[in-house]
Amino acid sequence: MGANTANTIGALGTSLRILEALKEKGSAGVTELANELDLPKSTVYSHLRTLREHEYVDWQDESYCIGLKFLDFGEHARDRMGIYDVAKPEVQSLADETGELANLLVEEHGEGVYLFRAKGEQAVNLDTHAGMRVGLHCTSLGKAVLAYLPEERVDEIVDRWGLPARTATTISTREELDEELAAIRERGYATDNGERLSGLRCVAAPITNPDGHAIGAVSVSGPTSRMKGETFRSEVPERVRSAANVIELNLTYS
Amino acid sequence: MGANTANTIGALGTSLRILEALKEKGSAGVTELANELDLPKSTVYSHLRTLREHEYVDWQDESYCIGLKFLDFGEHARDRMGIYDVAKPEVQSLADETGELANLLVEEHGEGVYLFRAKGEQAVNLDTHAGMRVGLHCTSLGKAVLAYLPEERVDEIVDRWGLPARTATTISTREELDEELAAIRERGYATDNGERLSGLRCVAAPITNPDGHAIGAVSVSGPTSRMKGETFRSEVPERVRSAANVIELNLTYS
DNA sequence: AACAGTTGTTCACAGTCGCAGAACGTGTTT
DNA sequence: AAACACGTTCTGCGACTGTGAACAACTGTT
Repeated sequence: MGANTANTIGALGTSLRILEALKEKGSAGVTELANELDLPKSTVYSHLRTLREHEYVDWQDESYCIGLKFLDFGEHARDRMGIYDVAKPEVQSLADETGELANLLVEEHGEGVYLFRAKGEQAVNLDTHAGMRVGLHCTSLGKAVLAYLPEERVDEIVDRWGLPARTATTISTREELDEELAAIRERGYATDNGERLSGLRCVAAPITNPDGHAIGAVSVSGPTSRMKGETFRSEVPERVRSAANVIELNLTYS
Repeated sequence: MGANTANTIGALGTSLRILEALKEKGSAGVTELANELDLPKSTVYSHLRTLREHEYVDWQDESYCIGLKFLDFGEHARDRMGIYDVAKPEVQSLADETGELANLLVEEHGEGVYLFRAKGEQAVNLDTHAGMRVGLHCTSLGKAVLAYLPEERVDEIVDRWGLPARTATTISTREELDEELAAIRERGYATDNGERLSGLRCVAAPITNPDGHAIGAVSVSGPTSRMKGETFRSEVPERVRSAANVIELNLTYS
């Protein structure tokens, strides 16, 4: 089927497609997945059966769902990132001190991946969760990363992922993006003024390696009603940048 | 090769073996994994290449490692469990109030799976992490679950997993186990008195569904020096049981 | 500098095993 | 009771996976 490049395991590709569809749906049956993926029922069944036998998926309440074995893999992948251990307490402090929602994101394969989030006393409820992947151009965290990536890398990423508009105000042309990134470099931090969710403002600072290239970013998000004036213009940005700085230092000297 | 039961995808089984080995090692090369798993280099390579093309594994610092895509799957699996959302704040309170380490564990396929842990002010550092799987017979959390499982289910689990001795004091015969489980049922909570780690004591209470069958457990762990006397004999047990109770109530009426 | 030892990667072959579609058993709906 | 849905089983063909040997690139040794 898949006329892919050579030396690849087609069956594994099918398995992964099935798993991804199953994750999207939360839980689903054989027929449902077969229709969705345009595969024969028996094919989907074989894969699900194998996955179930290896206990990577469960059969509960008359439908299949993702098993907890993936949790172990996920946590391993996260712990492997040196940045997680170092940044976690800083992000927690950020949340505690501002009372808002604080996030840690890293770049992988040109996408942003949320690694950790901490909620302050009055934090808003957002749909972000650890492991979630987002386009780098449509959050303050992602823009902070892009601003401190080599230009050829930004080219690659935009080539691959494009600049899909999530909302009416998402940056969607390369010119806009370049302007924004230049502004971020000047300021030293990125903002999101209702671009992702109207009424929500975010402030993000990049975490760079000794070469000056971004590997991730930290942010604070809160409602426009609280994120305004001095708070939004200097207090929070300073606090976020200082957190990023501490993380950078701990990363290089440890 | 794998003379398994019918209708299963052998290639997928191989992929999963490779992924598991890769997770164990943290990061590894083709040859290393091939030797470990007793597979031809080229086979391991094909699978890793496919996984890398789909971006489920990364190639970093001259070796392969598990990618962050698994984090998304893991979190999805965890969020799917109703118990996680409900229990998380309770476990956090448990940690905050006792100052020790608090854990949430559920049973899956006869093993215990840690779902969440929260550290109090003076919490000890343990090797437990979310997603980690442990034998049910060798922790207080697991024993609390076993004590409130139908006897035929306990038979199944012991048949499948046995009672491997992790330390000198691990319960390793069925008689010992039955005695211990009876004692737990009488008390309403389980303890671990240095069985897993000498100098460490744990108190765990089961979380049961309306039928009275355990679906998981919560615990508090701390050093023997602090977990003694009234604290160990009644204060902590009471607090842990009450947390379990709140979780049960929130699970059934929501 | 040539060599023996790694490593990850490529290649071509052959036998197997995954894919597909149709049939089955069961339960629910009409 | 018939029609339909579901998950599961069956069977055969042909593509694809698994294999072992060869390759290119490095490393360290002689």
